[in-house]
Amino acid sequence: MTSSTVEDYLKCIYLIQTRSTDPISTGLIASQLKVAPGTATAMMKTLSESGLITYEPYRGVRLTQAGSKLAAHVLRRHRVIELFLVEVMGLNWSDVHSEAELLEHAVSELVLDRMDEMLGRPSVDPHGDPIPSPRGVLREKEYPSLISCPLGGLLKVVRVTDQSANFLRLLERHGIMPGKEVEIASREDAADSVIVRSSSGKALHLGFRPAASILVEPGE
Amino acid sequence: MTSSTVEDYLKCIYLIQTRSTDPISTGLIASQLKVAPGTATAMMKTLSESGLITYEPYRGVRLTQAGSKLAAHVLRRHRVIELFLVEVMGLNWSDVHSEAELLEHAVSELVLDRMDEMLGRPSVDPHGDPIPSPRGVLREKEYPSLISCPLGGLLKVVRVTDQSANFLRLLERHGIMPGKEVEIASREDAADSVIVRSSSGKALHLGFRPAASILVEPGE
DNA sequence: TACCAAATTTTGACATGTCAAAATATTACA
DNA sequence: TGTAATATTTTGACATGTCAAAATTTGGTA
Repeated sequence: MTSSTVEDYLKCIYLIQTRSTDPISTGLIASQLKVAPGTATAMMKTLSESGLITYEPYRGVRLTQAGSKLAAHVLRRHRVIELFLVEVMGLNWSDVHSEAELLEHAVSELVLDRMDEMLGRPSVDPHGDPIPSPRGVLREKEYPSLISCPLGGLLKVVRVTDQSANFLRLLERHGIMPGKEVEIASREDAADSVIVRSSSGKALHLGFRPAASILVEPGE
Repeated sequence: MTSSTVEDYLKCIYLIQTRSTDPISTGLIASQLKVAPGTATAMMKTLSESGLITYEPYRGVRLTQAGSKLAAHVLRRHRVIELFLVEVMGLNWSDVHSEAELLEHAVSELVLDRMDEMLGRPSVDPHGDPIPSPRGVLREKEYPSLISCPLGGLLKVVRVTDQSANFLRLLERHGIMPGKEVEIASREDAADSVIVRSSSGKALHLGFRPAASILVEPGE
């Protein structure tokens, strides 16, 4: 019914919508999906005619109920698959994003539910990203990042939002993954610099951009 | 590189080529894949230009080395996935063919090898179909079927070539699956009829067509 | 050997998704 | 408020895969 291309556009819009309620520009969608601007505009018309988004030319788009539900299901598939690949199949967390990108369009409801069952109906994926419920409801918890959290004391890593393989491999080498504890050794706004110490003792120097993608729970 | 459509055509030709060495007509391919005859012809030109088949108009097609290798890899993916779905995920053997039909185009080499490893480098899928090696070599063993095997004595089911879900469910209800033993209670050519008794004691009446799809190893 | 039926190929059309480049709208700023 | 820079949409083209229906080839048979 809905092509994998349509699913990709919906998922993209959904993810952007998660972080702000403003209408989303076609240019942003185009750059995220790495297609030409005109391509995104054309697809917006298609999605709009299918009732999956509302689209006001030059103003932007917004998912409808139907579009939102569909997108949530795609995202659910993606994240359950990621966790399955790590937990059941033993893949590295840095590899599973791109694998899931392919599989999310090919896995049936039956197989997905079986994965979900084998995983014990999990609520987060290997990166700490929340998994939408089977009904299509996503609960995003608000966490501070390494550039917004209070200094001093232990922090528990709960989520890493930058999914690029190289970055994840770097973090893993330093023992920085959801569930692990870290401490901020120094943070300097002017220098765009955060130095993190993981429980392995190693210090890791990060710029603000990557540091902002590491979400933590301040120690209790 | 090669689209999932191309993969489907190659796999189809490969499977037909497994059972005879004659050139394969475009009409047969079209009917197998449920596309219009002209569609198959168009694709034969494409495949031919890509060097995956040799194509003589009105005479038929044949896989090249390259095409054969590619097709074997697709079939390998299909059969490893089927076994994974049954052995690791607990799906019913009657459901996995259609699931694998989708997944075979989306599973990476990395994931496939991991499946293969988890399954202990298996040589046959849940239906007893042989799995091509990672190098793309397929070893088909010759087995008699319920309409060609000798009468009398126990027979071990080794393979079921009809993959339709309803038929497989029927067999399962009667305890007829690879590894199980059966006995031919009667076979009547004129009536197109075979009556099989499984170890559960139940008798199953089959026509010649379905009976021919059940391959057995005569008891030693 | 000529013709007919069946199979195959060709033709013209369409659907989906994509791009580059031209046209148009929006926004910011001078 | 007018204009320039930027973003968006439109246009025309292309690639892949598909169909229905017309044209062609093949092979058997009279």
